[in-house]
Amino acid sequence: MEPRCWPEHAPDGSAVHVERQPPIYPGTTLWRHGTAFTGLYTVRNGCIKVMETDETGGDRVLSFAFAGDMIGLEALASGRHETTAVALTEAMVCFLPWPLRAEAGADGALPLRLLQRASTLLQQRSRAIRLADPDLSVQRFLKEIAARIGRVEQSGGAPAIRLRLPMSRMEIGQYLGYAEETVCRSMHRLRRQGEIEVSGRTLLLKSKAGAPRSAALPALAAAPAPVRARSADSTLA
Amino acid sequence: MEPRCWPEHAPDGSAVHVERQPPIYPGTTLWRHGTAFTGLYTVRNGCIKVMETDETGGDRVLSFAFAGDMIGLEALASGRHETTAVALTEAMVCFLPWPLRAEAGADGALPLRLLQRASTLLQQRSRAIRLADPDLSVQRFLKEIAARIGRVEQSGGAPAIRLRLPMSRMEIGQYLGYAEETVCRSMHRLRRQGEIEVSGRTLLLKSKAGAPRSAALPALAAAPAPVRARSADSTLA
DNA sequence: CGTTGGGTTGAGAGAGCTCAAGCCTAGTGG
DNA sequence: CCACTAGGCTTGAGCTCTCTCAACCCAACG
Repeated sequence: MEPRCWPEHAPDGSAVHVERQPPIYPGTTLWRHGTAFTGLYTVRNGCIKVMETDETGGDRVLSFAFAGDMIGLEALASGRHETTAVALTEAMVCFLPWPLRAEAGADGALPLRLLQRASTLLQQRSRAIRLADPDLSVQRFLKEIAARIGRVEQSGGAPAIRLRLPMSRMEIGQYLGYAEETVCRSMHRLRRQGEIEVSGRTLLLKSKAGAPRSAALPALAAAPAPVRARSADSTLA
Repeated sequence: MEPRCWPEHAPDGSAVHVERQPPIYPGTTLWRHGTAFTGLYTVRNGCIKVMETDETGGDRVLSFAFAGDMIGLEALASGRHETTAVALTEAMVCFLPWPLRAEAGADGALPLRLLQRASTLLQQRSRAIRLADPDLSVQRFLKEIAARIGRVEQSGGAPAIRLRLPMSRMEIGQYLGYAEETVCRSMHRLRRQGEIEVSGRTLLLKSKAGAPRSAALPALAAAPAPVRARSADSTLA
């Protein structure tokens, strides 16, 4: 749970102007495809789905946003939303009107913090891509969700993570690029391999040999230095 | 060609401190997976490939960056690169050291402009996903590239776009999520349908009635903030 | 207690992947 | 200037895997 809209407290005490919104319910639309961009949202709690409607009518899910996440940034540049955002659970969000007003810290540290969040967004988005093996995709997906909303408990002496998925199998498929049935079968396989326990949308991730960070980070020493040779500093407008 | 590192002129005349880098050549690495994040790059001209090495050794291409694009933002939040950036052509880039120094406009309009670019990045990234039909994916990909580096010419009375691809078929496949051979066959099909003419990496996109599947998605692929008319937005709609 | 929507499972067909071989272009060295 | 070579590109033949279609189960809810 995020008590505030901006958990990172401004060290300089600058105020950030945000609008706290009343709670919203499953199915509530934050914005719709084609509407004008009016500002950024942050999620205080709950889960918001951001999706894109394909020209053929098929939906693709671009992201599931949880507490602390910022959404809506894609539309800032063009000024118009190409996506639709819908609440999957009861949720609370904050709204940051755009453009930033001076009293909102437009020239303070706020833009830098927003940039930091943008970086995180990009990083997440990179990982949403469908892998060669659907089982791996689904497993990685579940682990990321678990890291966000899971609770650690003890399961037979080993630590495990329990969570309740806010989204349907279909939506997972739309996010990962697989059919609903393929997601089902993948979860079934993971269950038989002892990786997870499933009961509807409630699941338990066992920590088995699940996160095989095998190769670690080698190959650093041998790497030739980046190009930053004699760089001519210049000051541009 | 982008004459400057920051094409959007600062209206307030604030200076931006960037380091202009010497030209780099095909195969040059800007940064490597596992190295520390030191700052953002912008591409002045040429093409830079940003890729992620899969745990199984298979590479995935996250983006192809052309003149005006900003790269490296994914690593800002964590401080460490999870990707590798390699030049596909001769190229020139600018380097913006991080954290921003005061004289670099850290508290000016610069962070806001960076945010604007981050928005564009996210928008692009959303579109990199593999569609149901490889032919559509490849066609859309080619059109986006054409909008960036293509030249409009006349081909039998109709306007067309000529371009030379900086990347191989394999890399296109790694970007779209298809095998190299599938990309080949898709391009072959597009050629037979009269959508394109192919000669190695040089191709000609005819503006047939190929694109407008439905009314749909206007201004989608159009250029971000920088004013760059040249591109044939109409064919991208 | 019936209904509804999500979830699961099965069978079949089509699509893309893999493996493999040949072609062709661009870059190299004589 | 030209032959040569290497790597990219193309094309073909199976095979595997996912998608589609369909039926059924189940839990939540009125």
